[in-house]
Amino acid sequence: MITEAVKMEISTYQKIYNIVRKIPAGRVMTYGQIAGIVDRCSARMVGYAMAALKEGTDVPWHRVVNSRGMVSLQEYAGRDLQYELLKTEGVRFSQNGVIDLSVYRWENGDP
DNA sequence: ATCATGACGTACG
DNA sequence: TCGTACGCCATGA
Repeated sequence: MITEAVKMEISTYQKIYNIVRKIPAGRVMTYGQIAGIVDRCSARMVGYAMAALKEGTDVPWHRVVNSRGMVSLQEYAGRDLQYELLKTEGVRFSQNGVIDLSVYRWENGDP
């Protein structure tokens, strides 16, 4: 029988992915924000979960940015792609390459 | 088991 | 504003 215990056994990674999947196009969430929603999860775990994603994933990883509203770190494979995808979805960047979080931040991942 | 690393965040000087 | 230090804890050597 399907029990609630089954749902409780979803891994932290799956919880993170589940939240990210709910971010609509043209919106973003921060690592710390997701970490705050998922119990016993730190921002690093969110970043690590993103790094563990594969190509064929259905998780919109590009909608996750750091607390400054920028694409994370200096360079990593897919950084430019992240900019492209966000621009395609209508997210506007300032001249500094920063996203205005007060406009584009998505406040809820698991209503 | 320990050590180093990491798509991060906050605190502090 | 910027750099450094530390917390966080999964993952791999």
